Amino acid sequence: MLEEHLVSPTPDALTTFLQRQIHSGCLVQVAGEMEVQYMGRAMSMAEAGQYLVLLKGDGSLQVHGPKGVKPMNWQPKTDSVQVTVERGYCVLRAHRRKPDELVTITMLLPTLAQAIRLQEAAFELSGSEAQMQETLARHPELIEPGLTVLNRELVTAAGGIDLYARDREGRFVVVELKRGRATQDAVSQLARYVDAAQRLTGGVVRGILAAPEMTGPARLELERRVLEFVQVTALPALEQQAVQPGLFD
Amino acid sequence: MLEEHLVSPTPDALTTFLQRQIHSGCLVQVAGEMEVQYMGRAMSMAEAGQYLVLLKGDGSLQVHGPKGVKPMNWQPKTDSVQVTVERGYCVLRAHRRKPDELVTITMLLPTLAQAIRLQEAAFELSGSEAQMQETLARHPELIEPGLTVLNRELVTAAGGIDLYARDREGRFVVVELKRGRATQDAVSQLARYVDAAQRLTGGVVRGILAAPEMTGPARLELERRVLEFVQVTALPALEQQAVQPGLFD
DNA sequence: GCGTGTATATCGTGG
DNA sequence: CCACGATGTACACGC
Repeated sequence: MLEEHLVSPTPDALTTFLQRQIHSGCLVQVAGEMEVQYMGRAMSMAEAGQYLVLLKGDGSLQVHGPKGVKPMNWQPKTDSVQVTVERGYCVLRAHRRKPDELVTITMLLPTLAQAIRLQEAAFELSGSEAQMQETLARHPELIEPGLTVLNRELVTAAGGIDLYARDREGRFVVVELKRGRATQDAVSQLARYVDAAQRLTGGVVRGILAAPEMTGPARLELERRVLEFVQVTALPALEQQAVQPGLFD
Repeated sequence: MLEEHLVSPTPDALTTFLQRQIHSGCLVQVAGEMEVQYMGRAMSMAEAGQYLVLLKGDGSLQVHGPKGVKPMNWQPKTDSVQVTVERGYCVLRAHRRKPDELVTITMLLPTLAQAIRLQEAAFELSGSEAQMQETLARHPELIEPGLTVLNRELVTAAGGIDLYARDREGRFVVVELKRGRATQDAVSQLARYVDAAQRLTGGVVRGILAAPEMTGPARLELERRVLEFVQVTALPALEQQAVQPGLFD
């Protein structure tokens, strides 16, 4: 799995290594003192420091500092990655055409370069909004008795309505789901959809925000707009699962 | 800078290594076959695959697969990281209290473990919205002649207004900035602020969306709400800088 | 700790 | 390609 491993390579050796490994499909790493420059949607300059570069097989690039999940610099996709020797340093340029972006890394003092082969396996996530939507579409009574779901992800000019339904009295209902605490933004979003639906149908349309909880200001905004709130949870049985023995032994 | 380096360590050796290095302030890596489980805001399970774990000195954790900038699993902050041997495997548990989250990694076949010392240096970013705001606050004429800025980041019940100003005719103006293409959401946001300002002042308040461009639907929504658009760019001189010689030689 | 908003957001989806 | 919205968003900032 560790395909290649260089310690304190010379600029030439690092350049050759990178040129060889970049298209190998491996995850390629370089650690050491470097300077990183970015130009594109914004611009940034990181002066000489010790960083870790990850270049993945799909062409994505990230430069990590000592802190945080988020890389200091990155490039989600690259159209070309060039490695050259310039002024005695190995220089890596990762370019992306749309949007036009360039990350330039000057390897001042590389101390480590290696290639690792990774392999992804099955990955399952529960508790996403998509899953909530599926559950509620199958069991709309969890929102309100007598509710009938007409559409999921109904596309309108205002955007996609999570659930479009009819209540037991025949009124149309727009449901906006949030998997976490709902904010004012969620209320604005719901209001926009309700407006759009009202313009389309001509009648009165109810708007329901379905979320585990909401912020105080969101509640005020919701009441001001005469919209409704229904409590739903993304992970109904989480509490039970959390007390399963063996987790913190 | 490369503080320690183990190849295909035994579970015991890996456990000892991790327990020692976790509080060293180094960036700690483990690569190899592993199983990753997450429980907290949601739940996830990654079956046995080849992944790369990064544990940084600030307690953040990320598990990378072969593709993408975003880690497959992560933990932005941890309150405790425990490493034990269980059923013959080295098991790492990264726990966070608020929100209550747990990432569990079972190292099935570690092929590489190492500790690297990183050091951050000066980092400068241009073209952020904050910088746009500063520029426009100093040169409000770029938005409109005769504009006087009253507040930056004015906090209201509806949220923070980027720029609050008065036009040459004395009307209040709410300016919402976007550093990229503005969407319907941005228009909703602006509308919410304008509503709030109108309720406060009692008079008519203008709303200006200042961005480099906007989407088609956003434009329609803007017009429907009788709001205005002004073109501003986050990086005014980018084109000139992009054709500087030496970039693609 | 909450609420809010930005981000070079990234990423997937659907038209 | 564009538009839109979710994300276990992360992260910084103000109260």
